[in-house]
Amino acid sequence: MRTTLELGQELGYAKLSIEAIAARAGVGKHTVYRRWPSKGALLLDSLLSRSASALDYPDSGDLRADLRRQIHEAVGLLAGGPLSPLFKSLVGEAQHDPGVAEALNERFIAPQAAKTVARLEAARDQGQLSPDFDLDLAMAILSGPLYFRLLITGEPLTPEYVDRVLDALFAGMAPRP
Amino acid sequence: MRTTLELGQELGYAKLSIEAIAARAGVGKHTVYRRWPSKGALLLDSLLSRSASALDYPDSGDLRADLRRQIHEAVGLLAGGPLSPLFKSLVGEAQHDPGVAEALNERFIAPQAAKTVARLEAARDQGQLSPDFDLDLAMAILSGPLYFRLLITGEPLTPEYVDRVLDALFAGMAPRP
DNA sequence: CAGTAACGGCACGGCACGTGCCGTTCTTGA
DNA sequence: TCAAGAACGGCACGTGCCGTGCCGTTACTG
Repeated sequence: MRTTLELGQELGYAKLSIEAIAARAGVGKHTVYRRWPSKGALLLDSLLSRSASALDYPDSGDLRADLRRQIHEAVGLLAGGPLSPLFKSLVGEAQHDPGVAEALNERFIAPQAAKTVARLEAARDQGQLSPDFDLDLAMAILSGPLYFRLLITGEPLTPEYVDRVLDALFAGMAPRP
Repeated sequence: MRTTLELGQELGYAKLSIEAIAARAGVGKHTVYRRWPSKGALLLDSLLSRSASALDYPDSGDLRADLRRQIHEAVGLLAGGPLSPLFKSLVGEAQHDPGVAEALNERFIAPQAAKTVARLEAARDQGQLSPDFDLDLAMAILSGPLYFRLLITGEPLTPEYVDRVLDALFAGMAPRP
């Protein structure tokens, strides 16, 4: 997995081959194929091994600050750092490999979304949000524009932009008097 | 281009090869490579040739109805119909092919976004929206969750969901008294 | 300590890539 | 009207990676 990330950063996902990974890692191809069914699955595991710990939500009592902090961290890791192109390519691979799509969803997207919703839920129970607000939709409105920038328009995903989306979201989320 | 869409629907993008397209079209490979630098570029042209006309905005005076109508149509074409998997794969390909990414942006995403913003602008000038509302951000909040569903979570992109996003957006967009 | 599973290394057939070279057909401009 | 040249369909080639066999060796397990 370490070699996968190294070679992936050097060559880009398109030119990355299992053959080359195995060769550089000093490993037979069988040993790779025994564990991972595809290049995408291998990359998913490799990326998760680097980012799993960094994506937990804090709960300081201040919802907005917590969202900001967590999203800034996630964006810095997956949209700013050297792993960003590989992460983008992984999402790309998921578009035509159903196995990768399911694994990516199950092991990264869904848990991350669930954490966000859980944090929103906690805030709602504390009266920081309108009781009738659709939390799933709020999560999508928060995540959607960020992935839209990252994957579609390619515009830079800056902390400032994250804040703009947060502002817009909270403009409609505040508890009603 | 017709053969590309046909074969693409039959085989899926991953198994689609320029070799097979040329063979079925009764055409030399040179003839394909002379026009398109890559499989992705060919698919982009092929898809645009089928969908370019269908994605214009109406202006009936009612912003919300116009947005609904246009987005429902776009979603039906790109997320519901038989071309949906190919469109998703094209966005996927853009993640590791900068040429495809740029062309996709320039020839589809950006014009479409510009149309949405222009329609919002017209509505704002008519007093249907708060004058200080950030129209680019509104466009992203509208598009983002839809692409998020389509490309990331894979949940079905239904007209009902489109309406939910529209509802949420308009809750924060209405002109202030 | 014996049996076995996993290993690194190598070779193989298969496929699509992108690019040459053929001889033919179509277009264009004098 | 016709000649020059561009574009064409067809074919073949070398290349790279795929995924899978088969070696003999090493490492674990009971």
